[in-house]
Amino acid sequence: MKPLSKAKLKLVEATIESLMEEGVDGCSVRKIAEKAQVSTGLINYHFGSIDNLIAAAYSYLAFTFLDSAIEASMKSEGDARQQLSAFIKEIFSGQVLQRRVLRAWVVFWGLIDSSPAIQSAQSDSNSSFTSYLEQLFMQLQELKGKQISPKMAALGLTALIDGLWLEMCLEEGAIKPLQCRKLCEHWVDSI
Amino acid sequence: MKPLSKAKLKLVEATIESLMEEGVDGCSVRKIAEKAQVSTGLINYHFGSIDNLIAAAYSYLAFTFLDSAIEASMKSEGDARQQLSAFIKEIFSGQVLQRRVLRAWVVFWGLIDSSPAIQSAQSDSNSSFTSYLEQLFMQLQELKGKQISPKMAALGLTALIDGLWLEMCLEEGAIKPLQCRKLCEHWVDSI
DNA sequence: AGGTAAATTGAACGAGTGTTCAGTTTATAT
DNA sequence: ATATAAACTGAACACTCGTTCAATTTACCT
Repeated sequence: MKPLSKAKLKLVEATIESLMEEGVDGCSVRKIAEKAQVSTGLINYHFGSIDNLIAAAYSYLAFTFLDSAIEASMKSEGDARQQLSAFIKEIFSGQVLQRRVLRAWVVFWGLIDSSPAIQSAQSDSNSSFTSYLEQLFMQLQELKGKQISPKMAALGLTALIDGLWLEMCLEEGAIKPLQCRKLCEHWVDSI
Repeated sequence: MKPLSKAKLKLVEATIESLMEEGVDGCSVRKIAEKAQVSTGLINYHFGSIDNLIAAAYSYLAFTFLDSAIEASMKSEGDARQQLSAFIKEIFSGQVLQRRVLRAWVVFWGLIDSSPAIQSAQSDSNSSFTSYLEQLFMQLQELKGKQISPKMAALGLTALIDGLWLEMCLEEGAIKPLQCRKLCEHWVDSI
């Protein structure tokens, strides 16, 4: 993730806000420029097109969330099992668990066919997520013996996290963060 | 799900095709009308607005997929465990596992804030899905004893299925259908 | 201070959007 | 066959979109 210039960062942050508030409707040079308090021409100047701006916003956001979860996990200083718990706890801590975040993600997914940059960003962030979990599962299985490979365990947990997040964002009240954590902990304990 | 008239069904099917092919870009009266081989005015005539047409398309599609999975499950004639396996097998059978299906779903999710009809359709189909699974988990737990409630087990499996489907659609080759089935079977066996 | 490059503005442009609606065609009932 | 209702057409409309670009402003270097 290379650092963004101040001007670019301003546009990226405005984009994230616009997408989180209005989803697809927020995907508009006029709305983004207004939020950034700049003129619409700057989007093309700095990013070449609105699609590239959105891809940049995606990369920035995805890695921001992942970094904070990994950081929480590493801070726990316990063994792999405790690090997994800390990771899960951070993921379901409330920042991500809002429909506003899903709104932005829906835009990103909608552009995945037409934007190689978004497809790349998705691949990169997803594999970082899964690789980190796989590493923790490997350490876990050194202690416990094997039922499922660390890679599959990581893929399963990633999917479970994504699915639960989707469930929570699509339907408020369907399931609570604590329940999500319990289900994820159950997954980890079942390996 | 009330039956659609022939004319409405034609538009609904054209909508599904348009959204599956082009995602958000296929969300266009002109493109849908062309696929249905009718004039654009018919969308407003029959459905009042394009949003209502899309909501109708969503209901139709969601219940079509769910019905086929439930049907396969019921056909298996085995006990609850076997029915769960048949359900999982049908879900990961290939019909749903295409990016084209995700493309349509991304449009539906994108409209969830602004279309009460889509929010309802999502709630209804999701709770039908989860309720059916919950019922199977209840029968399963009569035989096996309880670790996690049937409702939570169903929610977890629903989330796992959704997450795996998302993974497969977003990134071809990341995970195979057979692996998805294994992970789901692992979930079921871990309850 | 002066010159140049970079950043920025905002209006114009062509393209596309969903909705509206008068006119036409088709279906239905008698 | 006739009358009426329903279904359908397709053009027009007002609006929004992202991109382009000449002009202006700001930043940077000497």
